[in-house]
Amino acid sequence: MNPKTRAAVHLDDVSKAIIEQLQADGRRSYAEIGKAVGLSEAAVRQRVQKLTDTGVMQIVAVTDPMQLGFFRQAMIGLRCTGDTRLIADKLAAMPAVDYVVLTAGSFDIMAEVVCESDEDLITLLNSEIRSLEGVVSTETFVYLKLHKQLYNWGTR
Amino acid sequence: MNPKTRAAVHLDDVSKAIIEQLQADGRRSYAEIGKAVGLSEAAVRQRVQKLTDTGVMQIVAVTDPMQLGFFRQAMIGLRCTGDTRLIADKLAAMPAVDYVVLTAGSFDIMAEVVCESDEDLITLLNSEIRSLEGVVSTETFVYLKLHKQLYNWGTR
DNA sequence: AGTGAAACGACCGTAGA
DNA sequence: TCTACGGTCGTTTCACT
Repeated sequence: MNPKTRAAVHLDDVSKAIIEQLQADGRRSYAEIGKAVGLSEAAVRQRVQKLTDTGVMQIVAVTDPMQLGFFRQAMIGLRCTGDTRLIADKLAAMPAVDYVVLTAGSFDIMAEVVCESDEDLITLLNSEIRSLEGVVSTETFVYLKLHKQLYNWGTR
Repeated sequence: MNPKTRAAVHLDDVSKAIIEQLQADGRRSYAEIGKAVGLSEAAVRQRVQKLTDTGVMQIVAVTDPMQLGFFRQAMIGLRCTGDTRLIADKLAAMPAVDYVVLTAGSFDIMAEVVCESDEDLITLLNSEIRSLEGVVSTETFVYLKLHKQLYNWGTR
């Protein structure tokens, strides 16, 4: 809650191993994980519960945009005036925008968008994003190939 | 397999509803999902099986870098010469790099990195990324605040 | 934090519409 | 592709360490 929460949660090797198991398959049974990491089923469940309750980990379905007909993805860099948080809020409210981050550098905001077609992307850029109050200029980086995408931490 | 696989998988409302359930909680039981979407437990199981087998959806654990002590994230834009795929491969092999995409625009590659500290980021940039053969220049966008992050599709 | 045991519920294979 | 059903295995609760 507090933005000054700067302490990393300590994870022992067993918890890391549990997370690895669930990164491979989020539906793997606690009993099976227990066998793999050398813990009873109940102990695994308690650890998973704690990890999810504290927000360290969550088990979710992730879907592939390509397979669902969203063939055009792009990263958009925005240069802005005024409060970037207000602009970021408006971007985040757009369904085609799946990722928004405030940055330091020659862009103030970077946003990833997912569209069904090039036309959709053009419309999104012109009618929605570039027309936002406070957006000075944008630069678009159309995705040619997604090379690596990880949801994985803690195992390294 | 074929890069020309451009057909979107058709999902009916029931499958979309199932995915929504699993996006909320990847461990929700098939029986419970069945109640919510009006299908038998076995039918839900079959649909989930098919969705995961075909790669439309996967159920995985995702973890929070911040909570695990990776306080510094950044997007790095790279301008390159030569085959960008070779460079992307080398970036993808780095543990600190969690996202690599080949782009069209003023950057040829964009990579997201996750570090424990500013020093780690500096080292990564200088000793690993900027020294890669074929990397002409880089631009770093340090993350100030992650505003929105979705793994969600199909529900919109 | 961990184990173990018993009751309960989920999951899986198979059969049939 | 769905439902129905029975066997098996996973999950839950609780008492205990």
